[in-house]
Amino acid sequence: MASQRSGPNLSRIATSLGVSVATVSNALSGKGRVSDALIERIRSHAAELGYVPSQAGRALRTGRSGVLGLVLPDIANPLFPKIAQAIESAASAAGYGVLIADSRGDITAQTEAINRLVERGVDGMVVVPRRATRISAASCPVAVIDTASTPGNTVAADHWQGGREIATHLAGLGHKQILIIGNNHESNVQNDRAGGIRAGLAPGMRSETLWIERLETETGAGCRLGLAEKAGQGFTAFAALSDLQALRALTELQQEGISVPGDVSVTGFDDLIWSPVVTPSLTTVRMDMDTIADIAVSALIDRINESGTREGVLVTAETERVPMQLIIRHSSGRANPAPKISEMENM
Amino acid sequence: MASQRSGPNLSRIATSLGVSVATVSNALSGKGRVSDALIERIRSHAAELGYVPSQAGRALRTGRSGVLGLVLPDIANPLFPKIAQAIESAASAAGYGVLIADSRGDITAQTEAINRLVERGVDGMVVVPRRATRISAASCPVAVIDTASTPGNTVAADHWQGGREIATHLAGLGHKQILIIGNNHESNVQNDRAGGIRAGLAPGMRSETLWIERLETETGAGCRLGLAEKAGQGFTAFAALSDLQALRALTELQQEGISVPGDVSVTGFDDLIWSPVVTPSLTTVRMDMDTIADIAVSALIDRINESGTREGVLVTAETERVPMQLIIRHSSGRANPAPKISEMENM
DNA sequence: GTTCTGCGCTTAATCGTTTAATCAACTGCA
DNA sequence: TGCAGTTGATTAAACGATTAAGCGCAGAAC
Repeated sequence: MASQRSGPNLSRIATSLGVSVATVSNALSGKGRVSDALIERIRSHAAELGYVPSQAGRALRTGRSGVLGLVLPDIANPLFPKIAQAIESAASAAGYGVLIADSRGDITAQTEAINRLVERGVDGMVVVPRRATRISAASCPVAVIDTASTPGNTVAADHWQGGREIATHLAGLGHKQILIIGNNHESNVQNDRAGGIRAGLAPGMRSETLWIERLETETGAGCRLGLAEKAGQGFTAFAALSDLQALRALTELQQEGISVPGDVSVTGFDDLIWSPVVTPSLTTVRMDMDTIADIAVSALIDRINESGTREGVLVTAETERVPMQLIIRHSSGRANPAPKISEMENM
Repeated sequence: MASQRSGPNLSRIATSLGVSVATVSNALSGKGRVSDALIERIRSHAAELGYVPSQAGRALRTGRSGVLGLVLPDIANPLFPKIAQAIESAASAAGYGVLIADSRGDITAQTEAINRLVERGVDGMVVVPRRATRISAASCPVAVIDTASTPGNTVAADHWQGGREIATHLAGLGHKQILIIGNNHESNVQNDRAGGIRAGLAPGMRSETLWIERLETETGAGCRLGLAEKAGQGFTAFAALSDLQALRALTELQQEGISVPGDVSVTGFDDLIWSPVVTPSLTTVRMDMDTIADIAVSALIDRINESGTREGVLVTAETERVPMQLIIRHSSGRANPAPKISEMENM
């Protein structure tokens, strides 16, 4: 029943070469004292046999599983692929595997997901928390990726600065009235982005903020955002706090016959997969996920290596904010000095 | 250095209760012969201490890691979240963890990713192959999720039937000329979908197929698809083989002043996250990922349980094709009998 | 000549779990 | 009373790796 592991193990190599398992272990790990000649013999023989060390045996002995957990707020989030990809890549470069856990549902689900990972013996975990939740430290090192204003945050994109990039870009194009379009006003990330935009406005500019989720609880999911009316009121730029909302804004405006970027400009955040291929392609701001993942993973691994006691701790990193990069495409253009006449008539 | 596992283990429970570890193990697993009273005492004491079994110890002894691998062709694929979510959910319901591996890059990367998983000792793996690649069986059971026409496929959505759903829907709306818009003509999935559409056309209807990747190698990435011209030629429906291409088509048409669904209809595949929120919302066809994941995972686990020898095999399932569901939204409507005059003038 | 040191390898313990084998005590039955 | 069968527990041997400690033997130090 219980499966024999197919491959060779240390003792098989040892007996086949007439040495002890300890020597083989030392030769392969380079730790103890073994003569160079023997090291060479052992290594080549191991390679020949296609030896792969048993993670189970190693984990049992060392107390390290060589696996990191990744807890994601909502796997269905379109940003998730990039995060997972970056974390997996960083972890695997450091010799770690990545176990995923989906915390869809409420905060309880998030805690359960964390527990599942702990039970599986992960050495540490990266958590992208549900909006505005605080991670109560699990019994292993935890790195949090959210935004600077989240308590316990380890590293994240500088969402605030990203917002400023958008604001100065729009200011430079001559826009005076900006409509910020967000999804949920409880999201730390979205709040930071909105704050950055407001902080980056030049004198004489003003902004207003529209929270979609709030609107939808009144009007129903998938409702119109009423952007044409906003355009009629003089808003010439629509700065969405995520590309998903930017896409929603863009298509609604186009449907109502308002030209982008001719009449109004639309910008987003995150450079999601569709941003370059829609017409007009989206001006947006991109997080450097690879860098963020590298920082999070190496902070985690540092902590794992130094802490013998396996206590649960929120790890910290030197650089907490990674700059975002503005990507100018075709959905943003010069502010149209006079609102379209047809729009005025509609009012 | 080597960390003491924080929690209690079997022997701690055993000594604390004055029984042997074997008895504790039996009591918790319900396997050996232990008196009901003692079982109760042991279980409650274990719960009280917050005992969690060491996966490493168990894995070493049983030869099973309790972990499945998930290999994805391109994590950045927008469909990925749903797949990962469904697999994770199915696996975790069956008591398994999920280790991810990204095979971004070429087929070599895919093989490397598979090897990494094997080295980590996964009991089996789910592979969503890169387009048109064949999985050379790894040294553990493998379930393949792609499409029925892929050799070795275990289970997948019935892409062909999904295509027929689209075709009959469009036929019912009176469309006669359908432009099928795909990305890559080497993708088995896209070919099956396109085949289904063609097979579902009513007499008197005709279709043509546009492969974006082929067009882009000539004209450059992000180029216009020239859909307005196609509309001028009499195409009234644009059936994209994925929502990403549908979105691209939709926005290009809107930008050119062609009304959707007034002038032409647009449909997609996969019901990706933006489909319900763009304007007009996308008519599309949805895969039942939860069912697919359940089938794949349970086929995998069945094979793991029955095979003692841990050989690498492509597992098979009873139901190979899971029906797709047509979701009618607002991007598809009655065929416009007369093409728009302005369009005709443009020709 | 004796003690010390370093080298190269082996011995043996250990991580936590599972499970086959064993054993003592008790039951039922002739 | 003696024997077989059952019950409820223990003993002990794995699984595969790591690693501290030990051991014999050389050459150096005194």
